Amino acid sequence: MHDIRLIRDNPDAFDAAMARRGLSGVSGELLSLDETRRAAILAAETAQAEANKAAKEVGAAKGRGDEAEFERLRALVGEKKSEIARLNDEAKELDAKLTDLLMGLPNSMYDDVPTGEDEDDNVEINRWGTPREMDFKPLEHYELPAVQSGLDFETAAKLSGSRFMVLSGAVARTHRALAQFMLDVHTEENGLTETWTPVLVKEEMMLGTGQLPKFGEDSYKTEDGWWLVPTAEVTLTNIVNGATISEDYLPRRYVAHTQCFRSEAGSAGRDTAGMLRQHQFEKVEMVSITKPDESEAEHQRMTRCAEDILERLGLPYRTVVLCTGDIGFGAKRTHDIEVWLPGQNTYREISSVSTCGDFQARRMNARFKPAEGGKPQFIHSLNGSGLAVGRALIAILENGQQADGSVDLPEALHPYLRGKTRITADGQLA
RNA sequence: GGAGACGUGGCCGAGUGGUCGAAGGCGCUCCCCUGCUAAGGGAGUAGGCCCGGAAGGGUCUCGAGGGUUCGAAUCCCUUCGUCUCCGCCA
Repeated sequence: MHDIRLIRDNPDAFDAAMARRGLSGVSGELLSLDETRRAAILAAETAQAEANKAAKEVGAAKGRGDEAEFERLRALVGEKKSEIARLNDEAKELDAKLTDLLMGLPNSMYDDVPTGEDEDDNVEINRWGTPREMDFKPLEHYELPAVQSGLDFETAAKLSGSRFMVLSGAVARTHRALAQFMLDVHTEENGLTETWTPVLVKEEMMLGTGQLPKFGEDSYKTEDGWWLVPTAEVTLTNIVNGATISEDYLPRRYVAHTQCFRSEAGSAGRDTAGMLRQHQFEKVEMVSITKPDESEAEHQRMTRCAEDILERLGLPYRTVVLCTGDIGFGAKRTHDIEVWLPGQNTYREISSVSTCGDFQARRMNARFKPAEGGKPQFIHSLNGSGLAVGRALIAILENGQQADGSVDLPEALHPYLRGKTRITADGQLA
């Protein structure tokens, strides 16, 4: 959420920032609403002050036995009451209206975010590894002989419908091993704190991280009013919701392995084959809470944490900075890491690492108290996949595929498979 | 699910209708005194919003929301959370 006072002080800069998001002349409506809102607050508070003053004098009048004055003041306060209620409602309504408007506006982006229309305009900043030469036509993951018995979309469709999967045997085991591996690297080597969180959250939390109010269609809501998290970013970031934390508690670095749920409302027909895009999937998610002056370094650090996983798995990837047309609602800058998928002969997103500045902090009212004293300030928040587990599975399957239909698994994973190194063409760990 | 208790400032804890944004203690900051296996004295010490150039002022907040009242931390209702006992359960 944006600070209305900053908009007030510099509407041109704000409009320019929103223009990069494809929105024009936003400040006008905000500022006129803000003006009437402040006038309403002033009126309500003035009336309240008068009533408070009289109410205080009531006691004094009674004390000195001045019945006439006592009755006069009593009546005065009584009269003020409805006026105050009306003015208060007015002020509250205007305030809520302004907040609603602000909550619906995307974050401003850093100046270095490249201008562009869509993913074609993203800018590559890093590339690692060389796709393996294969002297046969690489298959997509769901076509591999090795997964035919362990990746079952028919049963999943019976149980739940399309965009669900049932994993079994070697595939399920490898999927689990991947998540364990990622968690271990992040906790033992990258200094993140392992965290286990709910996947059902209150609406307030979805507002805090920015999934709501605009993108309710993308997530699922239970009849009890809970939302199923589309990513553990929601729970991990909202750990500091409403909190004022001491500076020496920062930075906080969390990692969690959770189920994620997405309706994929806007992606009908896209990636329907295989397990690339599912309603329910697993992700190892990283979240950092930092002081404002540390979030830039943290963005680089977090990106490296995600890249590190791919390098340890020997998976070729490239890292891009999302352009203005492709970046998400809450981000000031986003790095997408795309892993090489030989079956598709292209790089596909496997991680998205975003820095949000104080955008989420304002929505959550998450602050820290500076060690040297002074007013609490908003924290900065960052989030990134480290990595999407299902997509990592796809990547190791496709990159490890052999001419005979088997799959060689990355060395880093072997300890998590009790020494097994490959999936045979008939779907057995060996 | 049933019964009961409780939710006050960074922490502990007092406070059952006005003089309470809130005693006292702890912690922290500053000052003074003293002088060395330390202690004593004093002052200060929540946040949001609004007005203001500032100084300062106003307003709201005692889990949250509503109500009663001229006036609510205190009374009533709803709700959330915590704890204890019982039940159930992975």
